[in-house]
Amino acid sequence: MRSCSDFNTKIRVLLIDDNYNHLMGIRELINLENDIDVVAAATNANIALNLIKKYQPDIVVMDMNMPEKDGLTAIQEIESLDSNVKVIALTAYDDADLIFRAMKVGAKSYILKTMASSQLMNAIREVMQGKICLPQGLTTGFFEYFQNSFKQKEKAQNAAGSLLADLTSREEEVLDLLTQGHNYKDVANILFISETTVKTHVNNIFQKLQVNDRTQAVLYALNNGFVSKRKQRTTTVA
Amino acid sequence: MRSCSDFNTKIRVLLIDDNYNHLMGIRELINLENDIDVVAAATNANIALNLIKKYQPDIVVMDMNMPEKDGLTAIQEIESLDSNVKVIALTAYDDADLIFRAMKVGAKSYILKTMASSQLMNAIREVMQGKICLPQGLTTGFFEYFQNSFKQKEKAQNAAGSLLADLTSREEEVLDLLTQGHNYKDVANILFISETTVKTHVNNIFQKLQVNDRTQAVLYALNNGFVSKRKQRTTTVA
DNA sequence: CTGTATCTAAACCTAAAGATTTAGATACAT
DNA sequence: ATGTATCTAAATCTTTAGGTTTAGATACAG
Repeated sequence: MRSCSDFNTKIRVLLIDDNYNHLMGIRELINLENDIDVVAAATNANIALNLIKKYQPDIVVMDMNMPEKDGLTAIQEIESLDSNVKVIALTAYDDADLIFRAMKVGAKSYILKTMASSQLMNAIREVMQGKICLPQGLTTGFFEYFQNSFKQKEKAQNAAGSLLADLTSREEEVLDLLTQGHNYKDVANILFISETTVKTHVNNIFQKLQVNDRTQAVLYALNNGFVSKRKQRTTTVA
Repeated sequence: MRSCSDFNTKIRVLLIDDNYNHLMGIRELINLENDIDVVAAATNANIALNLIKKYQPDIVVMDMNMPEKDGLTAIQEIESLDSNVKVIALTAYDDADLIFRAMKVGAKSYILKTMASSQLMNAIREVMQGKICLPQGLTTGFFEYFQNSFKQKEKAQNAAGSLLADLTSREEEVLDLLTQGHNYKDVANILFISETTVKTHVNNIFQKLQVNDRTQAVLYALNNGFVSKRKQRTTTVA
């Protein structure tokens, strides 16, 4: 363990960029800072993985645009190393989808190559302190993508989910138990009703959902965001 | 439509807070700013919804902690109004889960009541420009929650998903068709094999996944991130 | 108070699903 | 060459699942 009180201690950074010139350029820039040190560099994610194990850097600055192994996969592999290395993604492209996916797999920051180098240095220092941050210019794009992904889900659910609205509360209970993998006998026992009653309910469900069998009904429910009344109550916590 | 070129145009804000004193306090603070105007205020989300329709404010500043209708539901309802109103969440609690859910349903910013009032004014101006932003102090919490939600999914899939690894490629094909709602006859026709062969495969699937019927097998597949080989190829795009 | 919706449940039947055994045809590795 | 895994498929049987009709008991609204 390194002592943080040691004033000689610099932030140990490992660089990954398939372009050797970029690699050297960034290295130069970082080494201008007197509190950050580039301890290793690689033009290839596979080599980098070994270097990470060897040098155990504080931070990995990774180019996302690499031919052999793409940055996203590389980040995932680094994260599954369960070392304490924190990855900062570096790329030329301001793509909300890429940003979203990089943050999703565990990146601690996302910096564009077109940004002032101070942005990167800033990010390195912030991330070193355990923070996760996006530059102001990228947050809106990220959140728009984030919110949109949920909106689309909702739309799909509302569009087709209208059939679910036709179910009575008892039918919802039955369908809920079916989505838990219970057969008719189980459902009858759980709801304290006869098996023939369950069949009646199930047949009504089939007609309302326009499906032919239990499995299709369960699939319809899952694909259209079915949540039974009972569950809704426990989920909707303020 | 208001003209944005009009230099008299102030940012029109609607306030919602169930606590009347807070409401008036925030109103005072905002009215100190000469580019922001509180056009309406309500202590109740339902009243607020009507006021929004009436006054069509640019921005809604909403307290998240309300007794009758909670803030999350209120935001959802405002968003489904498909007006251009932008909601800023305001709360006393620094809770990552709340922040995540507020942003998820469409909040454009999330400010703590404990923060300096300049933070709120700042957020109002940023959001007015179409930006989505979180104060620096909240981003780490948000992203930790965000990344964690994906990690948990993965863990659940890897832990229990091991049984899926035992399936042969043909069994995967059969299971894939079952998860699409096909019955045995369908599967037989699609794969150009006899129905008895399908039954053999299905029985092997049941044993390997330790389930008793088709529906349970499908549920197991869906709950454990089953993706058939064929689908994987089209999904894994760099 | 009467029609409508819902929940219940029976009888009856057909079709599909699930369990089990056996076995031929490949293919692949030791 | 021989064992192992996989895919195929049949026969046979039991158990669910699914379809249809009918009907009693509430409950609730017009």
